[in-house]
Amino acid sequence: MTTCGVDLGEWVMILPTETFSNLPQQKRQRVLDAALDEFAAHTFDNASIARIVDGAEIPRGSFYQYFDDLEDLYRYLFESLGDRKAKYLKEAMDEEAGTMENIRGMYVAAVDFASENPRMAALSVNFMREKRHFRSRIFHDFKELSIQFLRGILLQGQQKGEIDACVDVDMAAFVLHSLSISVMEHYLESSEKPERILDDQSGYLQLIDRVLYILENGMAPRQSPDETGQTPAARKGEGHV
Amino acid sequence: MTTCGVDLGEWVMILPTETFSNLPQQKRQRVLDAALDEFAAHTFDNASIARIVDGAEIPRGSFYQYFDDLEDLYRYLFESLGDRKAKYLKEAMDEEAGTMENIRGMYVAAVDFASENPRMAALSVNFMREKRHFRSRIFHDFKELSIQFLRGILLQGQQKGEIDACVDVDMAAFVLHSLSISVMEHYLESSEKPERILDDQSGYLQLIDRVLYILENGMAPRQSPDETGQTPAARKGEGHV
Amino acid sequence: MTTCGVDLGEWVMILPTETFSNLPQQKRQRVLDAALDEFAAHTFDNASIARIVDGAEIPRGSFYQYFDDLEDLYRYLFESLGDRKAKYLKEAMDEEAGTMENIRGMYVAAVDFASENPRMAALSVNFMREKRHFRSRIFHDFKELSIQFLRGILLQGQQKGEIDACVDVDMAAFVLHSLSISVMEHYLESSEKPERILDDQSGYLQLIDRVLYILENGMAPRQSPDETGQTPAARKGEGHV
Amino acid sequence: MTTCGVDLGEWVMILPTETFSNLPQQKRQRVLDAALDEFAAHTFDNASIARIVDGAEIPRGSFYQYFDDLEDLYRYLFESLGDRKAKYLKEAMDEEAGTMENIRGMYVAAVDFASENPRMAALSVNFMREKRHFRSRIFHDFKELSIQFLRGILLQGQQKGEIDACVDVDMAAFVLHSLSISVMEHYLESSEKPERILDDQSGYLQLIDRVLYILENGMAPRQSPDETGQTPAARKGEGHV
DNA sequence: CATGAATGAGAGTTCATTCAT
DNA sequence: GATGAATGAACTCTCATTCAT
Repeated sequence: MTTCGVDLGEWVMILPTETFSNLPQQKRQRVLDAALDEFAAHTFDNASIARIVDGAEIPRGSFYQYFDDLEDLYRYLFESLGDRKAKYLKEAMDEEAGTMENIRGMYVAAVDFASENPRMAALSVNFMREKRHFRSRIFHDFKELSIQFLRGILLQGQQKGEIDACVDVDMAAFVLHSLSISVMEHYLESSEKPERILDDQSGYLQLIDRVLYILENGMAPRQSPDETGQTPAARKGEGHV
Repeated sequence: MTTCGVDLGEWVMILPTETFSNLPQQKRQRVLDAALDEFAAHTFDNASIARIVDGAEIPRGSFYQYFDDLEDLYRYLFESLGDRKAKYLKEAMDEEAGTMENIRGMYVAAVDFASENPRMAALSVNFMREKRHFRSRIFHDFKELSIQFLRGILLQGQQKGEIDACVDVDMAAFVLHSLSISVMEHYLESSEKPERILDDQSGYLQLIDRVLYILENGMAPRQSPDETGQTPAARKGEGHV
Repeated sequence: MTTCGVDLGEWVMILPTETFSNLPQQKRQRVLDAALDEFAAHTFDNASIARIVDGAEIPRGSFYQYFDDLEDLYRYLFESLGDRKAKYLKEAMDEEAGTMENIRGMYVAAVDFASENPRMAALSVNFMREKRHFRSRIFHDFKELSIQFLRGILLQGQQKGEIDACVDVDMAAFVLHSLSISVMEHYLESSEKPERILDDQSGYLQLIDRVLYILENGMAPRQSPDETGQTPAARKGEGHV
Repeated sequence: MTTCGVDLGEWVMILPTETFSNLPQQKRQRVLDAALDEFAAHTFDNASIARIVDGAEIPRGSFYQYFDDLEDLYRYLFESLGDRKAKYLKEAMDEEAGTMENIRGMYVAAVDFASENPRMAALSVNFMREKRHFRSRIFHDFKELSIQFLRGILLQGQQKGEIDACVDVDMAAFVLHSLSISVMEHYLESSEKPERILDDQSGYLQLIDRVLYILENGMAPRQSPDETGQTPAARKGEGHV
């Protein structure tokens, strides 16, 4: 879920050149398809314009009439990614549901999204692998945005008493974000052949539930909850250099 | 922590060519330094032999007398990484300490390692960004190994009653592994200028403690622990397709 | 003669890339000229793309837009060679002429061809110097094809009573093929400066006639033909291990 | 036979550097072995010093202390080739035998030599593939020498009445030389695996006999020998341009 | 605007030869 | 004399970008 900005207010809309907009739908799609193939398979630095124009079967020169450069095209795809992802997240969020239910909903939505748009999911995972500089150029503090969104949900949860008051919401948001990326990464890696993704999906619902069980209840024995709000480990480790 | 094989028995020692071994220490260091710079800054596919020989100030042809190819050099660096990391982990593990304390110790050791060997830490983070194929070529299921190691600790913890019996140890190991990578990634990214890393380190001990607090106690309110072993979210989500 | 497939039905047409086809005639010729120079002077393994692009005065990168690789270009030239050679052979063959006349016609055609296309002749001689593997990759059993063609002519000759029944046609075809290569090789070597080739041509007609006289009549004294169908040498040598 | 100078009077003895002569026999042999491997498999231009020093397991620098350059080594090997070949030829020549018998003896000796020294035979075949310039640098008109030797035998044959007076001895020598090369080439090519050569050798005796039968008796029908000393083909072709 | 050829910088790699120890 | 590291020229091939039609 977290791989796309949900708060579209901060999203700077990227428009392709007019030339590209005026392209017949079919041709435009061919270009976007080829680009998605490329960015799903390679990080930005390793992406090749040559392969894209070959895949899209457009002349080499046309590329530079449609886009200023490769980053331009990347931006455009990234925007589509955001749009599509937003729909999944909207459906996943339920005002009346509990906080953990909503979080679970978002994790599930992320896997749903990945199974139905495997290349876009791969793109979003690859995005996370980009260098910091590139990431912030493409989408200023995209990661931060995602974390902020989760943070909001968690804060609400604390107010509703559904999230323990001792939990550091910043950290929790960071944890939720990081794990959602890891889960999707694992999901994509475990499926060499994209067609099989759907079959394994139910397995992933279990995986999500087990991960969330840990996040919800912790790993410490339930019988003797520690009330201090500090881990025993932390206490012991206080003297660490 | 998790970025290096801890079970060194499975480690296949990589020796550089004799030519490289016989090099004067100073020159050898210059080469390794340049290579470390390169692999800390770029993934393997984006690394450039040209930059390395420039950085090391050796003739183009010498590179191929020292190493068969770039992967050869990468392997050699990766080995050094493993050796160094192992020391940190050995010191972090304490047989008599509690499970969570040991886990915390590993997280702390990872940040310690990163602060003292920032380029090696960057290399290990970049390693995780490599494609699956490359990763397993370099170190067969390195990720899996790391997870198995954590799994062992967690299983012991369950036997000692320090980890809740309801916790799925496989998932927990996956969660711990993923988060340790994320923490180190965050740590490295937050320091554009490596010198500052040490300053921020104390902040990172807090970060680790807060993350581990969540993992230990969960996010649900402590007063009303759910006894069913299943999250409310999961219960609600059972009907999901 | 024998250096080109005469049965053009088996010839697989090699087309250059469209890019190359669309080139202005003059430029295309410059490239082919430079390539022909190269392959006339060097075997395939020793040919250098660098020299070709220098000779053709095209940019380094253009070569790879015209051809996939050096072998691609070689194939293309080889095809032209076949086409041109075929014309000479067609003219040389005369249905109504005697077998030996036709064979002589082919030898003469080969020298004619070489004198008018010395670089192509050199290419075809160089082709015979290539390693077996390369030769069959370029033209599957080209040598065999040439020999089979000669064998056909000889068999017809035997049926017409123009070739002695005792002659082993397979051997004779092999002999004719080998000598035609040798003659052309000698012809090309004897002319360091191509301009002189035409001058020496009449000398070569004599040479051919003298060679064919031997092949036609043998070296044994005509007065006492051996009727046994076995050479005295062979008889004496029967005891050889 | 023809691949080596038999008249050793014209042979300019090539001595290796003293350094090489003083080498322990075993090491010297290793170098020559590796070089023979190389030149049997590659023409001079394609031979690689790197492979030779690797094969001989001598230091890179030593090569240049043993030989001025690669050509120096080639010369040395070529001399050994001549020495060995000479022995075979000496045994093959029989003062009292007939001319054709002696010629057959030489052909057989060549195949014998090739079967027992396949790498040297390959070297001698490769030598014939070298460019003219290189060949004459190594052994001034080696081909010519071989042809002259055959010419001498044929002249004697004519004097003894064993070779038809109409035969042009120069041409006949050329024909015999060329075919002996072709036969050995065919012999070496037909044996991918050198061990099998001996098995096929008897087949090659037949091949030689059949080739020599043609050369001895000609291809024209024996019943109606043409007495004019000119081929019908040549007569008809007189008008050729 | 569409097209696709032109271009040259730069990558990896090999190699013969020199040279210091 | 033996050794093996140093060196840089030369090679093939890729590619993003420009430009003329």
